[in-house]
Amino acid sequence: MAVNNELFKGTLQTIILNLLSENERMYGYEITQKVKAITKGELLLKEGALYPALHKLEADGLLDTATEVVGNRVRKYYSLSKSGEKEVVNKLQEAKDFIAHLQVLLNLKSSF
Amino acid sequence: MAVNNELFKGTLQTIILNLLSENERMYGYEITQKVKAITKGELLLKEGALYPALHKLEADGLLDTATEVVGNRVRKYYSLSKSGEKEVVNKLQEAKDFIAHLQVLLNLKSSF
DNA sequence: TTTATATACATAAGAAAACTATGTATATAA
DNA sequence: TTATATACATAGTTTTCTTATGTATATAAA
Repeated sequence: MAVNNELFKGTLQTIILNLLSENERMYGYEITQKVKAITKGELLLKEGALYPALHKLEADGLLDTATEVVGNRVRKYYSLSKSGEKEVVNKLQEAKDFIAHLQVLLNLKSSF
Repeated sequence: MAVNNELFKGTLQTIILNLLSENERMYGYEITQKVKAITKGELLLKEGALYPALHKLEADGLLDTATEVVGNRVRKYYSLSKSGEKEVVNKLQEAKDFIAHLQVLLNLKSSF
């Protein structure tokens, strides 16, 4: 998933859900480009990680899908379901707690 | 590893190395208790995660060990090797970058 | 014109990390 | 004597991600 970083394991679902909470709907390739842009190319979301993650979120009922043909190419748009909208709140809180704990464990609190 | 959190995957080595960078030497059980104390019981480091991680760090030459008998019980003390002292600096920088990226990706920047 | 790159999806095989469960052993508190 | 705490270890399983591969269209470069 990352250029040289093991740390993002487990954060992918939260990242996807959060992007969809602020973008209404997105398709897979768009998500990879968005992540790349936000992190200035430092975090490269691989298809092998993204698509299975999207399929799992859909299977879990957190995402709705709509397939469209744009310029002869198929796009599969994803958006948050009702469940997804609730879950993203939990996931973001967990991420905040995680970061707080990690900052304490690694003595990084002083940098803020 | 965590009470209800998948997110710490990949951070264990960094946590161990950082604890040893500020404690001279520690043994396994002591590390589990320290993590528990720092996170107020919210992050429980399991033996099944800790001991293999310690063995790997030792095998990679990042940790030195010294076995001692304390009150009829065997303790295996771990300390940073020269390599470990260098590596902990890298790992901490990676963790800082990781947190920064994650805060941007999840729109958490505003909380600081 | 053919080749590379970008767009857009998908999945199979493998590796890495952690979890669950189990095992050994001593010490102490209930 | 039973449970809990201390102290180590590992086998089997699951989850997650990476690598590699496959299909297909569009466009820019050589």
